[in-house]
Amino acid sequence: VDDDTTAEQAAELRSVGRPRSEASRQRILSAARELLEQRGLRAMTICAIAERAGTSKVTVYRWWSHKAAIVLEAMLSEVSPRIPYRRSGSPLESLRDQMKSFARFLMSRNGRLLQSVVAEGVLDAEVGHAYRQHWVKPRRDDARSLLMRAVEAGEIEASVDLEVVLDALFGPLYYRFLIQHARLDPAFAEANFESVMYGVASEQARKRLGVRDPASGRRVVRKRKA
Amino acid sequence: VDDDTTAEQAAELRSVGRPRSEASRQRILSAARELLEQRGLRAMTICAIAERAGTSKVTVYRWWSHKAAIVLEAMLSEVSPRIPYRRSGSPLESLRDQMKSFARFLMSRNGRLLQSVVAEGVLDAEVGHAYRQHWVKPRRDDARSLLMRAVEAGEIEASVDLEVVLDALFGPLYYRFLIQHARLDPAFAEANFESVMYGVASEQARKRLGVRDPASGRRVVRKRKA
Amino acid sequence: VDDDTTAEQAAELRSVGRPRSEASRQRILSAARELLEQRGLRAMTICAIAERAGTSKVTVYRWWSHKAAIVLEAMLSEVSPRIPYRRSGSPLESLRDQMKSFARFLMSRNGRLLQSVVAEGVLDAEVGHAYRQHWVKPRRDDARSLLMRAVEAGEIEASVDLEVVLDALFGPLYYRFLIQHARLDPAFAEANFESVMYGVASEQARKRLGVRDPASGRRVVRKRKA
Amino acid sequence: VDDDTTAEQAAELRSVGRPRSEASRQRILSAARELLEQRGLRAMTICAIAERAGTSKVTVYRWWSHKAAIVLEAMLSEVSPRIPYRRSGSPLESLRDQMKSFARFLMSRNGRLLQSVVAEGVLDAEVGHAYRQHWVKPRRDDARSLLMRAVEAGEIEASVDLEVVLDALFGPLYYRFLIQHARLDPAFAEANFESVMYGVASEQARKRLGVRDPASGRRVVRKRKA
DNA sequence: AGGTAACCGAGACGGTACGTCGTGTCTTTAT
DNA sequence: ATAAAGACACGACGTACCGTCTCGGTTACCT
Repeated sequence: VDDDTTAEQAAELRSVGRPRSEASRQRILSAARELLEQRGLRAMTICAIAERAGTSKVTVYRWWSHKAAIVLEAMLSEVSPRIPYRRSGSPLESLRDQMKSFARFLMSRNGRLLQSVVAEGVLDAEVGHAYRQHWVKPRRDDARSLLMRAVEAGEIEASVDLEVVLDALFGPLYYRFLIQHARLDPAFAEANFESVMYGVASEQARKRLGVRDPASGRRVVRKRKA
Repeated sequence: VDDDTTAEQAAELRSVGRPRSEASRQRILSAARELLEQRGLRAMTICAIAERAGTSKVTVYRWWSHKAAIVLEAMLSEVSPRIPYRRSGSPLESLRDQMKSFARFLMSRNGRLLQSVVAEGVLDAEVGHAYRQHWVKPRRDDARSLLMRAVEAGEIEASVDLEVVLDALFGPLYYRFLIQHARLDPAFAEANFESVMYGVASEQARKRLGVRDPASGRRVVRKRKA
Repeated sequence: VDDDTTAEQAAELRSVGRPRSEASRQRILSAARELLEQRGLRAMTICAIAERAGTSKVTVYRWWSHKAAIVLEAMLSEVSPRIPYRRSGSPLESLRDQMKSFARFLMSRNGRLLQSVVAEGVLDAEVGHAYRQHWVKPRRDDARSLLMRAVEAGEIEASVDLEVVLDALFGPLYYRFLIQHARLDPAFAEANFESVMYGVASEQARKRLGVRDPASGRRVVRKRKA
Repeated sequence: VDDDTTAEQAAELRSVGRPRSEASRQRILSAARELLEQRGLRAMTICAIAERAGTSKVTVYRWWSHKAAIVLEAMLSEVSPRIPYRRSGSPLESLRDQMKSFARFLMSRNGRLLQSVVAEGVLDAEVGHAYRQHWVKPRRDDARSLLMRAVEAGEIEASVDLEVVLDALFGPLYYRFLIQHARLDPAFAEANFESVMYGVASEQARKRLGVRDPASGRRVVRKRKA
């Protein structure tokens, strides 16, 4: 949540005095995770976290100003900052993999953490800024760089507005994730990826990806004109 | 928020005794709206609402069980149940209009109400169910029926999975709306609509809509094969 | 603790809204008394009082701003505001009785309450003012009016500074009560009363009282000159 | 506050390791004094003392177990252990001087320290014992030895209970000091002294002292019988 | 015209969680 | 060994809001 500068300064200053207990920090994060999973954000009170972690409330407040900050860190510390996906193959193949991996993450127990953070972020601007910075942006940056490599490789035309593509890729996943009107799974992520690619990727690339025509469901050997 | 049955029963029971004060109801809804707009959801406590409305807390509780129920009703009572859009022209033109209109709504002061409701809905299943029922579903139903008319008109192939299309249409809007990583406006709604249509609508329909090729930005006179 | 004016106003205003629970008030005062007696002022926390009384902390705070205010009221409500003493006989006999009665009170379980209030009063001016007003002053007023009746009766010369006499009467009792360097009992109260009277009362009055000469211990048949 | 044994042991142990910082000790005592005078006992927390003294809390705890112990030492270290008074002249003249001097002390800025100690002593038996030992007793011992010399000199009859006299001398001063219902000053101390002496001292001694009859205010050339 | 039943405002009540403060202990580096 | 810095567990503080409750009073329908 803090700037990196602050973190470094803290590390420097921390040489004097009793050092921060890493054990406490871990126990707090675990306790927060457990409470959230088992009993929801409502039950995840600072009191309860401290009690379960066997620490004092003050220790919690010393290191996190917001409840959401704890959840954010709990999420990020476990989900290594980058969601893993195969980078082998073409950039677009990697991208498809990222999308599926992302959907899988949203479905995981850590997804529930994210849900809470987003909800909190709507209410509190600072929290919102924090997770956009530490969660949303890295994901988009990953995807954007893949798209740019695809542009370089001629698989996507240079004139395409990549931001719109990114929204088209992520948006429907977040939509189902937050509104919960329909099931979110890797299959949906793939379907969405393909339908986006159908409009954006070159025919060659689509063939290589095996992208189906959203209408016919046929593999894109399809001759549109004919 | 409640079932219709309850409402009817209430109407029946309400025949005897002092009738509910419509004035109070309106003042409560207004107070909730004002507090939310001016000072955020955090400040929109039942206490504060009752105080500002000049009613007692009990009067609030008598008619709404959840804080979010008030907000939902405040939103729905002002926004006429259906967001208006031109229905003249082809179904897809109407759909484009709906999308832009929808984006405009999300940007409006009532959008902020929706934001709060969604946030609350993430934390509370009952609230979630309520706004999916009273807000999300009607919107999707509207759009779906337009899509089906387009299918009948041969503008979209029958085999297309309309649910995926609906998610592709709404998802990116909700995404920007909730995550707030980028500006949401009617222009974006239109861009997204076009990029979805590019993959889904028949060439003829695209031409009629004046849908640009997402890549070239050229109007879709575009010769795919060439 | 408050002015009488406020109390009357409150009684008037209290007509609207749910009336204060007298039961809670009594349970709080009892709880405070019990805690103080059993475990001392240190353990008499607002938390503990509320818990033992089966009320909420807020209810405590609603009616008493200071911890000492509770103790003061607990003390005053039980010890009827005036310490009883025989008023029969001469004013000075009554005064002697008052002194003994006062010492007996200081030794009682309510004396312990007073001790706490005084201690608190040293730290907090408002508390100090409260118990001077509601406890110290009434006692002195009682004693003063007796002394004045004695003056009228010619048992004390009119030129005597009654305030100094009052301090001489009460001072040593408070001294032992607060400093606890020696045992405080009615016998000491009587001894002190007599030694004060020896200097102040007329020979006749001393005889009537049976006041001993502080030196010889003989009854005051004693001929000073001889 | 501690026994002398401990002090000696400490002196012995102190031969090894870094010696105790006398500077820290003084700064702590000063800080305590300042806080108490400037912002009251409530603000005189161990935290605040350590901060103002520029020491760590541990250093404070190492040398004083109670907060009141600091105050006691602060008081005693400044007020030379014995309150000075003229010893020239007769024992009773010295005693009168001691009383006035004592009142002057209670009025001084160190008096405020004593007030806090006494208040604390009411709540905490150990503190009470400490100041009785180190403050109250020495004062009383001083006064008692003067009284005994007066007895030897025939100025007070041997049968008089000196403890009662001591309480009559000190009691009213402490009374005004702690209850603060009236102004405490050397004049009051003198008035009280005289009224006590009137009952206790021989006529000759009273004449020498110039003790006024409490009633008439006349110097004690006064003929009682007449 | 009264009865009656549900309404309304005010505000006290028992709870739960909040975030802060002070206490006394512990753990580090430095002297 | 002592010192400064400061983290730590503990527990009380006083406040905020929750949802419920009891008051005195107010409609407006229904005998």
